[in-house]
Amino acid sequence: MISKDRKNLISEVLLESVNAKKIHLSKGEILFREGQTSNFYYQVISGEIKMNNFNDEGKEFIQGIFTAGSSFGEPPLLCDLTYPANAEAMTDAELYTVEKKAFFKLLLENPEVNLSISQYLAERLYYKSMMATEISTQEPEHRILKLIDYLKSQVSHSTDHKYRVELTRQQIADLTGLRVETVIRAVKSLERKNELQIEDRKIFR
Amino acid sequence: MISKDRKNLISEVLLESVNAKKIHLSKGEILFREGQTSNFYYQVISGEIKMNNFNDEGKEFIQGIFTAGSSFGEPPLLCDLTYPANAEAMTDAELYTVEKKAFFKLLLENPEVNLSISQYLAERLYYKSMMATEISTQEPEHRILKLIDYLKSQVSHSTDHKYRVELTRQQIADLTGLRVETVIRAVKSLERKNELQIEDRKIFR
DNA sequence: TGCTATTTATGATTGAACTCATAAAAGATG
DNA sequence: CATCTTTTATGAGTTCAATCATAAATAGCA
Repeated sequence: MISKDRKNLISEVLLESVNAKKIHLSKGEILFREGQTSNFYYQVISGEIKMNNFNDEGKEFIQGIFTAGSSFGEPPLLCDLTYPANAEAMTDAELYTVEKKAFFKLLLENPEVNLSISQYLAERLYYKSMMATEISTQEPEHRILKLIDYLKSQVSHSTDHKYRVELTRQQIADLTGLRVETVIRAVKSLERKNELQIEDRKIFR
Repeated sequence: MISKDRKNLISEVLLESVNAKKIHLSKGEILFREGQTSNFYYQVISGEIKMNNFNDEGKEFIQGIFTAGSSFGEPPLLCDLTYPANAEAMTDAELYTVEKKAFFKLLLENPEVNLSISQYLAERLYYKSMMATEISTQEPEHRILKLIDYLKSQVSHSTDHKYRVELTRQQIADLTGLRVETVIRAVKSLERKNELQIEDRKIFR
């Protein structure tokens, strides 16, 4: 999932009330790594956090990019598993952190927060279902268009305006399981087919 | 996600109390299709339901297989989106169905149920994160082993017993985004490397 | 305003999984 | 138990994205 900036998943008031701490991450800093145990709820105040994996040959796969208002890394917290991916600050960032115990208490005492979390998990599941299908069955151009359309739908539900893709070709590659060169070539081909526009190297659709 | 039989996600008592209806599906029957709007919560009583997609060339991708006690298709219900995949009965099956409104009411009035749903969604997200990484970055043999190890971990947390894989080569292919022939060849190669055993055509690990 | 790093670009080659074809073995069914 | 279907198996050929190499354009920064 690539989150748009959103209304805080859990309100600041509520977070403060359970003694949430603010932490700062510098660009490039790793918050946690794949395999570690999970003890905190994290919610982004500012900046961008990406969750990613690397395969044996060092190829990156981006699970998601999380921005202001969004949380990440809850699945292992909720299920008592280890992290399935790393979390890295793509920019300087500020986060709220809540201890596991306090987080569960918060969920049980605030049904509407619990529901928001469920809905947010459902959104991410929806995105992953989509990408899994694409990656496993569709060709590069299709995958890229689907990703872009998803990103566009995140920003607005209307389809008639021009959406500017803020990802680099490399990031698109790491989100779709392709290689940079393939993305570059596919994007050019899609431009020729009038499926998207390239202006000033930026992709529009 | 390939669910093991589990404790009912929502208890029968609670389901009955919100006027859940039982329905029966025959093998091969389609409960809903990709793109349809979502109006019900479904929980399996008996049988097996798979959620899948087909690409333009007809290649199948299995999102998950759901058995007794598990629910499926909640993400679009929670997020007000259309179904990202089809649901088909792999065997004759019985399901509970709960109307959307009643389901939300149930969640808000029963914090522990709400938490269970969150945890269950988190589990599935975890599975999908894993498979997404595998499919996009790893080679066939690695993908297959990861899937098998996941299945095994679902059944038991100990690693020292022999686990029998109840999936056909075709199903493994549809879950990992590979082709049957590739799975057959990879499985044989893995047997030669002693990573798994084949007995009576069944895979053990 | 240089200098370095990143991003985009493009051609040539390769290799691994897909495709296609064919068949044996096992399972299901009347 | 004979027949039909499904599953597993295997070889040969093809294809398309990955790989490798190289470079231009832009952005970031001191």
